[in-house]
Amino acid sequence: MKRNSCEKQTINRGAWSSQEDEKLVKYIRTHGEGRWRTIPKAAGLLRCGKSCRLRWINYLRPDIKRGNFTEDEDDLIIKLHALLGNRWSLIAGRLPGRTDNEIKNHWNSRLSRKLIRMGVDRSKPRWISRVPRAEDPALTSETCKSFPLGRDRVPDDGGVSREASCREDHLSPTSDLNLDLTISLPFALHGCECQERSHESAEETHSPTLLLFR
DNA sequence: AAACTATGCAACCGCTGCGGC
DNA sequence: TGCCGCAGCGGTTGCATAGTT
Repeated sequence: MKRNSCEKQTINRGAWSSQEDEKLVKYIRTHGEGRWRTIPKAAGLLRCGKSCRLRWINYLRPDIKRGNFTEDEDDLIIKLHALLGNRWSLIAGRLPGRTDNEIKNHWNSRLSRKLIRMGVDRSKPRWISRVPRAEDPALTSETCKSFPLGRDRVPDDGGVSREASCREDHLSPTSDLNLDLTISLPFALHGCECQERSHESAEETHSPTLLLFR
């Protein structure tokens, strides 16, 4: 069995105490995010870096919106999930103040049940027609492979890999609604130039550009 | 009131991609 | 070019609480 880096040290597990939260917040306010592996020691925490990162991102960050999801947020999550599949971090990127973990939990506990009740097949994300396709002359298979949506793994629930996504037949998840979700791929449109620009910002690098119109 | 079940959420686990060497 | 370590991601688990019988 692969050894987890967190096992190498004596660490606390389970729920965080308020003292631990306080230490982590204080440290990050002073030194900023990043270099998670070094943070526990530097902040005087008996936690692994992963745990610190998760606690900060999912709970302690000042810009996190707590409380119930609104109907609008539910709708948006459903649309985005139809479009992107289980790419929670991308979906979270379109919902200010919400974390990927929170959205994932919300989806698994409420929205999926809601869709089942409505008779919607929640396991079939679909790319809409303006996403470049592999057979499109303007889109090479190489471009498709490099589509920066994260990992290639095919989800067990029948979701699509990103390469498969490029070839998926397209049904607009929004066709029955007054909401147009469009993904444009900067480097698919601009070729190599965009690959070279990939270091400009994480947002540009890891998220397709989503244009929302109402 | 107790036992059981369902639900929501925080946290952990293991895999992957990327950058540095 | 391959290896290694790290950060990030999605899936899963475990626990607390609410609801039901």
